Order: sequence, then C-alpha cells, then structure tokens
Amino acid sequence: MTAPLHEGHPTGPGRALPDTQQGMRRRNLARVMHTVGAEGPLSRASVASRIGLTRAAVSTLVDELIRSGLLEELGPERPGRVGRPGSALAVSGRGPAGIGAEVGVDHLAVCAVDLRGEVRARAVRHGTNRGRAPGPVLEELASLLRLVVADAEREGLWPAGLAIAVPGLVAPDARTVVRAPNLGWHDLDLGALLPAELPLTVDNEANFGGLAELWLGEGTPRDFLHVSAEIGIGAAVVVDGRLLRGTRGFAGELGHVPVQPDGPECACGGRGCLEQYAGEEAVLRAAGLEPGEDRVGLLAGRAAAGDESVRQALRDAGTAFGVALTGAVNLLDPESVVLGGALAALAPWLLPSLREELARRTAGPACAVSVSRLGPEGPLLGAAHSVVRTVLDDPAAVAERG
Amino acid sequence: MTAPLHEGHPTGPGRALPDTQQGMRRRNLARVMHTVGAEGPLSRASVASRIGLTRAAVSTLVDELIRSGLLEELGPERPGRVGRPGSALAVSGRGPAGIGAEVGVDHLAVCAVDLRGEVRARAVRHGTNRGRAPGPVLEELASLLRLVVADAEREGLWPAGLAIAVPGLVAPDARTVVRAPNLGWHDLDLGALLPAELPLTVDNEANFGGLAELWLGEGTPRDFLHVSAEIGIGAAVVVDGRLLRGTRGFAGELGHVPVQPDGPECACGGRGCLEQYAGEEAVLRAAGLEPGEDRVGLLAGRAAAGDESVRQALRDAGTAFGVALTGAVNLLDPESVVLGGALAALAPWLLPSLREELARRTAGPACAVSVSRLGPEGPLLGAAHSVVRTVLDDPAAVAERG
DNA sequence: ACTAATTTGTAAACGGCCATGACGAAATAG
DNA sequence: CTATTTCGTCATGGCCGTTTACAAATTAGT
Repeated sequence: MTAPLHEGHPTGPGRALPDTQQGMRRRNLARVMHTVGAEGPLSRASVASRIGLTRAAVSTLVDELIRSGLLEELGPERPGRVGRPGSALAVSGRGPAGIGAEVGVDHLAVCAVDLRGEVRARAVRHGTNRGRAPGPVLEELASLLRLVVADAEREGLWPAGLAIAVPGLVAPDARTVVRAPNLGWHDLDLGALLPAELPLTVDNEANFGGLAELWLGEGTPRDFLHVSAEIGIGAAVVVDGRLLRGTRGFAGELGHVPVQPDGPECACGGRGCLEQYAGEEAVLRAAGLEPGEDRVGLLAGRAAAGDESVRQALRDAGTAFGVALTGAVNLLDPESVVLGGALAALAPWLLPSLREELARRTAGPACAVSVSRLGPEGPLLGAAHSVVRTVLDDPAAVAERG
Repeated sequence: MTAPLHEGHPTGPGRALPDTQQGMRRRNLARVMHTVGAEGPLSRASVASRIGLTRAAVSTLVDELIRSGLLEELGPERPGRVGRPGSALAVSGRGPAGIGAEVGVDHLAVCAVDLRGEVRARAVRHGTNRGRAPGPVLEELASLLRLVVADAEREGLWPAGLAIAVPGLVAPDARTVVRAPNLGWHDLDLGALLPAELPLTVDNEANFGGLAELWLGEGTPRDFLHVSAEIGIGAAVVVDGRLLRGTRGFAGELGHVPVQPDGPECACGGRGCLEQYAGEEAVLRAAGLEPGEDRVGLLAGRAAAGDESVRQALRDAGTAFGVALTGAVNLLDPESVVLGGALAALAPWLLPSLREELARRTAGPACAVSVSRLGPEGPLLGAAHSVVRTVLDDPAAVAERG
C-alpha cells in the first residue's frame, strides 16, 4: 500500500499518487497537514475553506490524522468573532521526526526536526574530514546519529528517515557520492556503509541549502537563486517552488559561467569562469594569503579587521559575481538572489560591488540580492526538513508505520 | 461548473482541479485524452494499463468522451496476438479546434489545429506590419480569422479558443501587449480590439515557439533551451515539460547575458551583452550590410552564395552564442539546446563555431545543439496547440459547450 | 436577561466513482 | 475442436466528498 516515496532525489510535493479514490484521500490528508503546518493553529472550518473541501470532509480527515498522532487538538479557540469558536488544530510535536545529517569539510552534524519544523535534538563534532578515509568518518557520523535518535526518542519522536548533505556530487540514486573533492571521496555508496534502518537520501549540500531557503527562508519565495560556495561556487535554482536539478543533476554550476571569455584557463576546460575570479583559491591569491585550514574564517577575519588587500579582493569577487548573476537573472528572472552558506559570512564585503554591478547591467529595478538568515545551518536544516516534507506529503504512508 | 481555464499565461498540464471526486473524474478524462492522443490508436485495455485504472473505469470514461465527440471508435484492431482484439480508439478529427494566430513583423498568419494535432485550415498575408497602426492590422487579422474559422467549420470543427503570438512582451493578463518594438506597439489590449467570441490568450512568440518544440519537437524532450531571434535574442526555458516564465515574465532574456563584461554598451544598460555580438544589427554591421527589409533572408542568401564577410560575421556570432550558452547550460543542465525561428535559417553558418565554443568550454560531453524542424512555423503552431492542450487538459469543460 | 443571528463541528442520507469479480465475445495455440 | 488468452461490459460493493439537518457555543441587539 505504501507509495514509492524516497525514489530519486527529494523534490517538491510529489504528485505521484494515482488518480483513484485512495490517492485522492491521501492527497487531501497531505493538504490538511500542509495547511495546518504552514498557517499555524487552525480550526477545521478554516482548513476546509482554505483547501476547498466541506467541513464534514475535513472532519473525517482530521480525525484520521489525530488517530495517527500527526495532528493534535489544542482545544477551543479564543472567540473574537461571532459564532461558536472553533477547536484549534496543530501539527503534533511527537511522532515522526526527520533526521538530517551533514558531512562538512570541517565538521559532522546531525539533527532531528519534528513535524512542526522545530529542531528537537542535535549533535556536532568539529574537526577536519579532509582526506580522512570514509569508513571512520561514517562510523563517527553513525554514533552522532545514535545520540540524536536516542535524544529524539526520549521526547516522543521516532525517526522517519535520514537525509545526508555532502559537499559533492551525488548520483541520481540519492545514495552514492560520485565525487567530493574536498573530502577526497569518490564513488561511495553511503547506503551500504551506514546502518540501513532508515530510508536514506543523500544529496548535495548546495541543494539542501537551497531547499532550506525555500522552506524556511523569509517571505516564502518560490523563485530564487541560492548561491553558496562550499565546493566551488554552486547555485540552487528554485523555480515555482521546485528545485531544478537538470537532466544529469548538474544544474546550478554558477562557478563555471564565463565571466571573461578570454580569461585564465579553468579546470572545467573553459576560460574565465566565475570561479577564476570569485572562487576561494582565487580570492585568497588575490588577497595575498596562503590557503590554510579555515579559509573563509580567515578572509572574514582579515576583512573585518580592515585589511585593505583582502577587502579589495572581495570587492573584485563581488563584481565578478555581479557579471555572472546578470546572466543568470536575465535567463531566469527570479524573485531574488540569496547568498547562503560560506558566502553569508563574507557578504558584507561582497554585496556592495555585487549589487552595483548587477544594477549597472540591468534596465529598470535590479533583482534583489539578500543574505540567507540560515547561514551555515542551511544544508543541515534542509536535509532534516526534506524528510519532514516526505511525511507531510503523504501522511498515510507514515501512519501505517507509526 | 467550468473550471477557470485560460487564466494567466498558458502553461503545462493544469493541476488546478480540486481534489474532489469530480476533479478526479476530470483529471482521468484528461489522462485518457492525452494517452490516446500521444500514443496513437489504442484499445481501452491498453489505455487502462497505461494510466493505472481498471478496464471498467476506462470504459466509462471512454463512453463519455465518445458521447462528447472528443474520441472516436475506429473498430476492431488487427489481431496480432492471442486473445480478443481490442477496439481501436482515436482522438476525433471533428469537434473543437485550436485557433492559432501570429502577428509577425513581415506577415500575418492564422491556422486551425484539430485535437489530433493536425493543421486543418490556414491563411497567411505577407507584407510588413512595421510601424502600421494596430487597428488596421488587427482588422486584417480578424478577416483571416473569419476565413480560417469558416474553413474549419466546413470540416466539422468549431473553434475552442484563440491564441495569438506577438513579437514582444505580453502582460501577465495574457491579453495586453506591453511593447513590441518591431511593430511599434505598446500597451495594447488585444482583447478589446478583437471580436470577443473566443477565449483569448496572447503570448510572446518565443514562448509559443518553445512550447511548439516541447509538444511537436523530435524526441519529445522535456528540458531544453529553445533559442530564437525575432525581437532581440530570446530563449524559451523549458524545465520538466513546463515553460519557465520568471516572476515578472521576463525569463529567457538570453540576449542580455554578458559575453564580454567590458564590451560595447547595450540599450539594456549593460555592456557586452550577447546581442552586441550576435544580434541582427550587430551581425549585419559586421558583415558590412545595410539593414533592409528581409534581413535574415539577406544574410542567409549571401552566406549561401559564399560571401566570406557574411560567413565570418555569422561564425563570430556563433562563437558569442557559444559563450552565452555555456553559462546557460552550466546553470540549467538542459537535455539540449534547440535553435528555432529565424536562427534555424542561419544555423548552417552559426552551428559549427557555436558547437565548437560550447565544447571547448565544457568538461566531458557538451550539451547537444540542434536545429528545430519547425523552423519559422513554430510560434504559430505553438499558439494553436496551446488551445488544443487546454481542451485535452480538461475535456469535461469543453463537452458542456459542444 | 432574553432572543436572534452567526459560526462550528458532527451525524445520516445521498450520489458519484473506481475496484472487484464474473461473463460473453473473439482471437490464437495445440 | 478444445483450451487459453485477452477484451469489453455488467452488477456489486466500498470508499469518499457533498448535502442537509441539528446541537453547541458565541456575539449582537433589545
């Protein structure tokens, strides 16, 4: 009876359910969950009017969701208007939880997020993973995982799935890391190396960062570019609330957009790619610094301290970003561009020249550029929330397991 | 009872129907129509297995569609396999038709397409519309329209809607031409100037060209860039079978992607935009030609005749295209890039340098670049088919009117 | 304080729709 | 000529949202 969830990469609300009565029921259950989850405590009547069903129908849907423990009744609303007050419904703080994990270059992190979207447990281990063998790293990750799951279970949660963000390219099976240069990993099936108790999804951390921005960002934008720079310079392209992956899963390679067609050669085969001007290495070199351990922290620190050569290097990088983003904005006409991940920390010195360049090249009002408020937490939260979304997208599937 | 179709711009299959039993029924009717339409004559049983319903359910759906005149029974299939042969079903060649129209710079065209996708009537008037007042042009269009509708009706068709392709920017209401520089039109509500007998949709001709490629192109690609150059250089971005419009409807402005950041100034405010190197004017200038009436034809003619300066100009334009498309391909990872519209005629001289540049800047196999087989017909066919799609997407809505 | 009006949630009857299972019809295979 | 397979249809049943009615709980008006 379970639908094929977790197939391929996580995407937006899955319209994969068949157009049969049971499929309809499941979609309506999902719509109730989403509505209550997104718009706070709501009465049955308001849910009904929002999703276009009758109160009676919503009543039965809600009954089923309450019996499954996915929704809970908070009791009568405070009556402000005329008429009988409704009974407030809220997404349950117990039951299934999404487990998110991140394998960063300099840390490991795991967290548990409940259906309400709140982080209920977390564990972090700092220390570089650059060049370490995958085995020990994943064993360490598994121990953090056990810790977080135990914490979550103490709070009445049970793990509904695990999503892992990695700094590299992931195969379409959503399990295999094709290559993660900064870790030195390649062709690694994480599913085979981790305890297989949970449905597993692996994805690029830039993608999870973009999804986090989509689900948790300010103003709930549905069309934007989320630019981050952990490995190279990547952008998550979100169109109409869906992450654009491309036919081969290579979409968002902003780092290899040509900025100066006859510029220096790039490893990708091209010339004058954005990465040659705004990549980590290029900026460090332009600033006259040696590549060390915490490169981004080093840059941010020097810039904050007033180091003019670092500031100039970042200004130039911002200008290059502006050129590349002009192309992207002309092509996609997004609502906004959001700087996330490591770029968020450098934003104060990147933004002015970036915005200036973008505005200079745009007729009319330029596309808004902002900084993600999620900062470096994005990918981890996005991963955990992606699991939560699968539950919200098909509550009936999880009710059977609970 | 009619659903709000024709709202806003035409898009992919509309998932706007409510999750109620009637909505389900309507979606299933649509799925039967699409399946039969796309995969030729099919028996009830094959339709059932394809869309995941039972034979009994499909039988009732088909009955309804036959009664409405949207489907017709061709009789028993030739039995090749064991078992009782099925009765072949096909989309009807009578009934509703989509009327497409194109207001080009040098011509007016109208055609009628039946539900099978075949052009059943057409009318064209050649002659420039550059700078003519909108009134007379639209009157002429209306007369062509009457001609085509009369022809179509003689064949048992009735017009289900009208879609007009214009060389310019169209407001989100899908009726108002914001500006069409080559026509000299601005802020023109076509809905108010044409007989309002039919549901009307107006859209950019580049968008309709892209949709035509999506619906009628070879290999039914779902992720591609359709590049055309009627007004400036525009690209229709198709992602997962849907046309990407952008938040303001400005998506696909490939012409203003920076190719040389410190190149010549452009009207858009930028510098070194693709249009400065591969735009019509730029190429004519580089080739040492005067802008005349049929500019593209002139270029193609000279190039075919062996004019080396024209060929060199087109080669250089192709290289500039290659640079801009490298950025686009890196960002979107499409299945292919298709050259359509006027570019199709110039493709022989553009393609080699374009492909070379794209390949040179790509690690691994470069994105495929092909030429649309629809050529200059694309926008007109796309317009007509967009109406057909709205019928296929909700057959129940039209059955009431028939 | 009392009545009228309004809104909420529930229950029962209803109708629509797809699934199930059985059956006759029409072909092939042996 | 019989067994088998497949197709289309019919009757039955179960699921699900709607409709209608009603009790409960609040506000507005007198």
